[in-house]
Amino acid sequence: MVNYNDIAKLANVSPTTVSHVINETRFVMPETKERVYKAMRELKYQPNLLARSLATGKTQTVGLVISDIRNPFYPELVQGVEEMAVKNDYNVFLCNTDYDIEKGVKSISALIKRKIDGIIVASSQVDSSILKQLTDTDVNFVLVDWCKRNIKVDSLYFDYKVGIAEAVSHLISLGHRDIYFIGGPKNLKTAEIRIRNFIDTIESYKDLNLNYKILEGNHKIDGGYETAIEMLKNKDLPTAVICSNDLTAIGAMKAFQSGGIKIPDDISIIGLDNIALTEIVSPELTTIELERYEIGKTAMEMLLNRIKDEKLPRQICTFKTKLIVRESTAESKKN
Amino acid sequence: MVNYNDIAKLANVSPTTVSHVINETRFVMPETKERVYKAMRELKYQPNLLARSLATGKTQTVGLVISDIRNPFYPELVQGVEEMAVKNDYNVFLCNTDYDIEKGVKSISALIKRKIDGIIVASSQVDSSILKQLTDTDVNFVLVDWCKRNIKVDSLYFDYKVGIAEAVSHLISLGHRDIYFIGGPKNLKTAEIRIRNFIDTIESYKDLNLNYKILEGNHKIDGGYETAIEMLKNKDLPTAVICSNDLTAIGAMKAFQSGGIKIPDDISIIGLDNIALTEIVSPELTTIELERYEIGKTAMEMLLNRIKDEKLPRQICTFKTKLIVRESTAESKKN
DNA sequence: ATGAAAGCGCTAACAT
DNA sequence: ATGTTAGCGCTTTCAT
Repeated sequence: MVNYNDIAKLANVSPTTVSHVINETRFVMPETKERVYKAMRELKYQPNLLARSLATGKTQTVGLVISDIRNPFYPELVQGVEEMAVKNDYNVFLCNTDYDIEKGVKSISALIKRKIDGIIVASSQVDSSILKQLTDTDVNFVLVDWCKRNIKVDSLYFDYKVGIAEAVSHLISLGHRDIYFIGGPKNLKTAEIRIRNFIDTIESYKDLNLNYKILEGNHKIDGGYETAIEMLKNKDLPTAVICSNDLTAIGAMKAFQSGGIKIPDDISIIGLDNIALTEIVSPELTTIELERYEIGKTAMEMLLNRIKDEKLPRQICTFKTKLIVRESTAESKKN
Repeated sequence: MVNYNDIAKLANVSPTTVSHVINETRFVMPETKERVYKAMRELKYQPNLLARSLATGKTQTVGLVISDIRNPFYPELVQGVEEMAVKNDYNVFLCNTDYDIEKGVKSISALIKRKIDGIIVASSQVDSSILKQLTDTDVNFVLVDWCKRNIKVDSLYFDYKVGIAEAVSHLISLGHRDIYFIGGPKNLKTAEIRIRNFIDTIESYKDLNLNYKILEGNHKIDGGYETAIEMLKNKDLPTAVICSNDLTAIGAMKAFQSGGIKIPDDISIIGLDNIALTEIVSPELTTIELERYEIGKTAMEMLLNRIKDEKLPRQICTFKTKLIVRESTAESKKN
């Protein structure tokens, strides 16, 4: 492995000078500079970032903790983080928790030992043990779509409220008065929030006397499917259903269709996430958009700011969500 | 930052001993060991993997180069790599090339400077410049689904031939004699191979006098859609279409359906990749399965073997592909 | 305008 | 059974 000494000898300078020309960190005579460059070229020098990191205490590396890259929620977020990172000469360690807090703790601990400059936690399974681990080690970090807002850490949120309010208002304007909501898994904070927001919105229309119900799903297709089958069995059909995520909505849609129910003629359906799938199913799904690429990009930016200045006041960023009307919603027949 | 010296002082031993108890690399008296452990606990010691790496020349880190995590081909592969890596105490740097060779070269160069122990290249845009870069630096690497088989590097392939042959044979047994193939982007080697395999298979049935044609797609939904629209316009409709990937097939399906063509009654369609989507569209898509999770996992294993023993003879691993029959194929009406 | 030398935290050959 | 010491490749203070 060729190092500063080799270059220095060949260029007839000291290692110090080599360092300075490489980092442009103090004046060096143009001629000496050229000699150094020439030597580097001849030796095909490749800097050793490990050594540099050990000396400077900076690794130009961040960790990104997610639950499961196969979950269609993540790829765009990851892309956003990675692009912004590379643009700033950072590289990113990707860590899957597999929805397992234990694994999350281990990953974070590995990242810390690697002396990464910061961590983006977007695993949505962040609980107090992970939070404690992060704050205990005073590593830089930002939390994505984590729900306890009262905590004093850098964080980014989706404001589900707006999108859900738009969805409900859209349905109401179409004449719907019976609106059910299929929620996500019980232990998922973001799912809890979505339900909360739905209920709050519905209740704000108390003069309309809306009929609503919260049903259980699991944020996967099968969950939506089964819940809808159950509704069919019980003949308990509203005129519209809002789902906690798109997969649930797609599962429900399949179930209804298999039961001979026409969408949107007989029942309107709205999803949440706006994953690519929503434009592929038929009818195309009306859904609430989350800017996942944007939140990833911004999370990385936020982390960079934090790294640059640890004294920065705590940063918060909220992402509006908005309704995308497609084909799965229509006038209520009940009118 | 607490280091070996701090621990050593507190435990009344030398830093060497600290190192040896941490790495279990020579005998240390149980009592001294205990003193060291105690000191570590008291100081909340976190090893610095950077320093260790600099000293040992090993980073327990690998790089994974892909084109675009939003491409549904990748998430499962990435998952496979990551899981196997973590299981072996490695962490992985994820790098997107964004289908840009230039970017690929830069990423690889960054990885090398970080002294990663190896690289998995699965960007399918591997060209000679990248290959040269890899071999020039004698970094450990494996190539995933790269097509030039005559080259002497560790590599993993999908054997598209088998799956495509199954697809053709399936169609023939259903009475189809007019079979078109919608290919992928021109510059993509794996797309080229798929076309080649299709033609070879078709030609092997020369006694049947099959009618076939190769049309152009781009491996995205819109490409399949437009090609199919074109076919509709020209009234040039075969009884069956095989597509170079699932997205193309789904696009084509949409186009046909919008033109009043029933699938599979009027035309049979087969995709390739078996992405999750194929089970969601209706009719569910008959497709050729690629074990993407498996290839990712095995790629990491292969790389680990290479890292363990650089003298190992070159490794190759081929993954069978196989037809999954669903709802988008049926008897040809022409009979 | 350039160099010498100490140090980042760890490993490992060599002593004792 | 444990310690001394010289690196790993780089940065950076202090000299000159």
